[in-house]
Amino acid sequence: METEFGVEGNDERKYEEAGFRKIYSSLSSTKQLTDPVVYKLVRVEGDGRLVPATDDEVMEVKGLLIDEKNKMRIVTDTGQPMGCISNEVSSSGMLLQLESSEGLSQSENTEVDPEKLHARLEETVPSLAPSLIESHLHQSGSIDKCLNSPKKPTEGGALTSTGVATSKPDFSKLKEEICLDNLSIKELHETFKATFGRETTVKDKQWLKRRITMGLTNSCDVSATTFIIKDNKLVKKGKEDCCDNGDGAFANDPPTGATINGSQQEAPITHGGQVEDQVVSDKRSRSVGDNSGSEDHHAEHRAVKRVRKPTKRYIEELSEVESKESSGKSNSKLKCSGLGQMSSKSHIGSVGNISSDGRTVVTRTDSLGGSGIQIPCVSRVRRSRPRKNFMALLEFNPSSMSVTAAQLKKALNAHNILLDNDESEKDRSPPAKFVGVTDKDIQISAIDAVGGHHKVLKLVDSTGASDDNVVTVPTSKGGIRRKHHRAWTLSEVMKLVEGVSRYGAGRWSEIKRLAFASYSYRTSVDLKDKWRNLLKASFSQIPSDKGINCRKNAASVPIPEPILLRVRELAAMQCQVPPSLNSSKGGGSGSSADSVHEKQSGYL
DNA sequence: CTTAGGG
DNA sequence: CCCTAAG
Repeated sequence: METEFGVEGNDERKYEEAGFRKIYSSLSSTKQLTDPVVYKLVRVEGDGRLVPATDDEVMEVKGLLIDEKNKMRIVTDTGQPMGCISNEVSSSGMLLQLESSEGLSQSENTEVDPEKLHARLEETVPSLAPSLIESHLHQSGSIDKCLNSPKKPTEGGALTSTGVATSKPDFSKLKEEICLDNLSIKELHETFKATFGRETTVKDKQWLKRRITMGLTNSCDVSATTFIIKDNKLVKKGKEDCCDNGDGAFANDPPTGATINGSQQEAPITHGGQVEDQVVSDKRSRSVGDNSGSEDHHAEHRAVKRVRKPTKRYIEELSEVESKESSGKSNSKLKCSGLGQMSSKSHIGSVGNISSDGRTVVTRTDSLGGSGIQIPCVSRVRRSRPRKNFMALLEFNPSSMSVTAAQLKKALNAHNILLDNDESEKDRSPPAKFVGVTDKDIQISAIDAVGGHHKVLKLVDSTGASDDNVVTVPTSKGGIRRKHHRAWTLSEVMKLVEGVSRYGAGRWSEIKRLAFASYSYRTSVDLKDKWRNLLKASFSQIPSDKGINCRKNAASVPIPEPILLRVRELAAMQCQVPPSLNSSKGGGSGSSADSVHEKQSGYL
């Protein structure tokens, strides 16, 4: 069957999330240079094998793409049995869509403000463009003109190649090369802390760098798939296997998104090279992510893992679930947290709070390391109001309602469980058929590592969100108050900024829902407050330091200059510039650009 | 319930 | 962060 897929960065992700991958079908021998690139859809087995997708599966993946177009509605369960594979081979012709998109072209024609354009590229391309492309594809059926339409050499080039020729410090740079290579362990630790908001004791530079990169890029499979370790250096390889980028709506790596298509095909199939295939499959098979940087990170390099007893920390984190808005239309995802780092002593004590915290302990069985271990599962009770749609959930998936994870697991057993890293987004259509318990109340993680057909287990990068032992303290008025402030991590800030740029300052609930769904804490008010602070910060220390690049004096996790710059810019765009010193940058960036997708200037 | 602002 | 007033 011939199927046309819009091939774009976002789509890649979807495939991955759904446990598929598209590979370059070099086998179609008759291929001409002029032919559209043909891809084959394959399903990724738990052990890394690639199995040709069945027609049904192709259809389903296609459905995912369409879904995206419909502005990510939540698909809960389509009851699709991925477990069984038929031998049918269906190759789907996929058309390679280069970086040009309708949206972009338009903006190029009308307004060419390099700065704006650049900024917009970062947000617009990943999320907006794909839908345009897709709809285009699906509607017209012919995409010749898309393919052939020449790209503007100048703008296009600058835009798609990691911020070349851009004067303004850009995010991609920040994300990809914070000079990790040059940092000392100590500095790496600081960066780590800045990024994830927690300490680490890991001394492995490589690991630290990877972790940080993962955090900053919001992708969890960095080392295994997108990086090559060469001469002790991390070399970005393209986001081929990027299982997820944390921002959901904002896929924030346009630079690679456009160009990866050409190079990605080889990776999945044969690649004896530097790709750590073994590590990849290894990671995928293990149900437990190594997560937050525990001392056992070396396990990543072990071929054979020892069976570990779950630690308390692990149990707790395991039980964490992220949830979307309780508004119901949420897909649930499992959060798989691994052995947390035990370094921060502060959390250990909190275990004792379990009972007083309103938590309950249940147990579940997990095939950790092949031996069925009973693992207690903690379910937290939301401190705020009780859920409303509880019953709805019951009806929806009665079997998962049971509190015991064992049961839950049983219910889910036949389904695909897709583990997300917590930086993950919310609005993509749920690839996994996992349904059900998805709220802040009942937080259960089920890990399905049953041998055989388990799917793409993602290494969870619990960094950043795992310890939400929100210590609350009763106030005089009977209210409760968060005890210690959860430090905003860099990635959170970045998300916030992204969110503001996309939805505009003021749409806090939107931003919260779309970009921060993973974080049950961080209310929209929090976002707003943080933004307020960011504004303040960004406008206060303009002249001081310019070259913050390689955070040398990064004592207290300062916000990187690029971000501040961005904040400033956005503020200017949205007339949020503090009246005091707005003359500094009122000029270029102004009102022209906000007409595109930021037309709500009068929001104040 | 979501925003905006003040505390 | 919290609280509250306003839509």
